[in-house]
Amino acid sequence: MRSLGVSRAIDYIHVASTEGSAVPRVTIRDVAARAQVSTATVSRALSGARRVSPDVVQQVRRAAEDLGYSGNGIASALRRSRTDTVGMVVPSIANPFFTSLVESVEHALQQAGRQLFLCSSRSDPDLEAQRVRSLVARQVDGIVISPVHGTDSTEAVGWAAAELPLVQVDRYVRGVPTDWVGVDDDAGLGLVVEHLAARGVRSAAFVSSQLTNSSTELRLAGFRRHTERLGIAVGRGSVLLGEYSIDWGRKAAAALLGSGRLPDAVVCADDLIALGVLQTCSEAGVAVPGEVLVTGFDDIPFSALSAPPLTTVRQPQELIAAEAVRLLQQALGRVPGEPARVALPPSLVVRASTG
Amino acid sequence: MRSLGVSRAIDYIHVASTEGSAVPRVTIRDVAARAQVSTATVSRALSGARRVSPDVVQQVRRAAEDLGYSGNGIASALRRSRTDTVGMVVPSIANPFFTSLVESVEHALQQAGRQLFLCSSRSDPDLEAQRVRSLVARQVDGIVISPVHGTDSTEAVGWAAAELPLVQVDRYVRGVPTDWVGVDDDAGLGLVVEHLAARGVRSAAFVSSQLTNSSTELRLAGFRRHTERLGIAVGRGSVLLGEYSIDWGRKAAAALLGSGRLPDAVVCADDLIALGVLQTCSEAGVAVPGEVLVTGFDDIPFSALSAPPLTTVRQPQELIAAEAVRLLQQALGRVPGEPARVALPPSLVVRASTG
DNA sequence: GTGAAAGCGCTAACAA
DNA sequence: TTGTTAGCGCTTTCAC
Repeated sequence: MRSLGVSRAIDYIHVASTEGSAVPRVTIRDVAARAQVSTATVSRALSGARRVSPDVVQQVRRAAEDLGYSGNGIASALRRSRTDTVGMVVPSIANPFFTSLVESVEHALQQAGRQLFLCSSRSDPDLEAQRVRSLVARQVDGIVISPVHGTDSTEAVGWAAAELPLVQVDRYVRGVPTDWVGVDDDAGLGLVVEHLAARGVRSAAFVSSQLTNSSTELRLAGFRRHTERLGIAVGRGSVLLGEYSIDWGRKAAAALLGSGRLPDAVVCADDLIALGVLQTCSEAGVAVPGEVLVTGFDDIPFSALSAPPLTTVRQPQELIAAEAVRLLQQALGRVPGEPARVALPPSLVVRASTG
Repeated sequence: MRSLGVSRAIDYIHVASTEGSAVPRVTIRDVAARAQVSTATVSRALSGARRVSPDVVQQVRRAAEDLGYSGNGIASALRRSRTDTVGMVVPSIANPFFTSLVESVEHALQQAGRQLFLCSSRSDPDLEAQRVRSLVARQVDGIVISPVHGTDSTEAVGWAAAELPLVQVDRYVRGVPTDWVGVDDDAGLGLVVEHLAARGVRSAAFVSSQLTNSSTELRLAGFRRHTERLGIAVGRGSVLLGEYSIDWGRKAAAALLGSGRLPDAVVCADDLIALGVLQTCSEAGVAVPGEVLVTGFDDIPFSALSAPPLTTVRQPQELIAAEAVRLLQQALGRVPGEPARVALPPSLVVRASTG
């Protein structure tokens, strides 16, 4: 070996010149030439189709290894007209609920030998439509989507569903007959409200996002139905609609505190909002659960860490993900039947924020 | 219109039979035929190459619209040998730090007209290698990776870097001369330790993950260097290494509390660990910051919401992401120069956990 | 400014 | 079991 300095310099130049797309990649023809067989045989040997003799498989494997052949998935996809890839579009990847949904979906897909192409729509229907178009153009085999908006997302979802198998998760748009998997929102609010009633709550407020998507609508409807059923008062101005964020939770809580008439409980449509509410209460010196009870929805990991820890509704995301992937695979198979609508049962996680 | 029932049934069957890959997609030839031009002209008209007369562009656009043409990105990618897609591999998408890094990278890429293909390696070098191979096979134009392991990830990263432009973010592997962008870990620990010293801290413990990656190593080194420099004692058994998780933070705190010799401060290598430490302290009735000060690293959104809110080091993720994308674009351009190593300065966010 | 034709790298018929 | 051949849908010379 030369002196260290020179040697490293040479190494470096070598690596550098290998970068970029300047160097043509090794193709199946190179492998075929080296293994002295046809490209078809290489393809078969490498893809594991059994109609190749063991010797030849060995030969081909060696040749591929020697050459550092890694295949061209694009060419393969074009020829087979499938990408073994599923696209997923969620409103936000900053929201831990969607994060774990994504992780679960990715996991389920992996076991089915597929990859996930993840997009965030950033809660913007236009961006969402763009993402969906892009996924379709990229020939993903199917799409899993949690649509941003109950009506503004309809066009994109409908169009995509006509192009390829599509499953909606968590939220859904109306008027497009696709599969859907999510949680039973009404049941979730039933659990919360019953729990609060048992704690002696006589009045409650509801903090949620604008009624722009199905989950939000269903949760508000559930809140109204169950509070009425159990005789819990919901005063005027006690339903506050903003967005799914910590910040909105803070603002809404400030509004409630400022109004002077604090209800016995504040029911939040998701954990982020609830965490914001808790924070504002804490800053304002309002004791939780002493003066007011607070509940969330989703059971994100951080809801166990707040002060006080948050009582919330746990969504079975793993089940939701598994079911979504199952439905997608089924749709990828053949003739679709009736669209499935699967509402999975939630469970209540009681923590200190309700005493 | 027929009776509602029948009509809807027919609609439904229609939609159903459109699903799946049964119906052949409309191709550029269909558009060409309808617009009465050649496929070449359609391609040029739609891609916006100016060498097409306005009339023809109109014609083609109309035809494409009428037919619902959406192009085949796979075929295009094969022909152009570029996908306008960048792959990103992170150890976890459940960790909010990576989540916001991903969001920032996606945002920066979008502005550059590229899409992000996101993979999680789940902190598993084997899975990581698999993801990297898969991305290369899919012909992404470049890769942004935060490698799981300082040495176990070297092979995959080195191989990929030889195939295409690659930028490491946050963490890096040794021995592979690629671009890297991250935070200045030593400076971050300097900020923390100086702050603690100013608060009168005389002894400290450090809770981190195993020393399997660069960040972890650099943070521990920084902790040792700055505590020594400022005369803060680090007792035997005061450096606890596990993993980046809330759960490990809880266990480590329990160990520290159980040992009977609680230091003045517990410095954590990330916010998740710190949140776990806070939780255990709270459960054990140990006052923070009364009896012990606690600090984190990353400034994830939830670090402001814990009890007490967490003093931590803010990473400039947006800058990191922007710089990573800039470097990648540069590498995609042409001849790479020396690999860049960009350590961006962190800042200290002081909250109640340090008084 | 537009068309004809040649592939990108791979796989699936079809032959042998 | 293996090779030959014909494209997948698109873009891009190269002519005109």
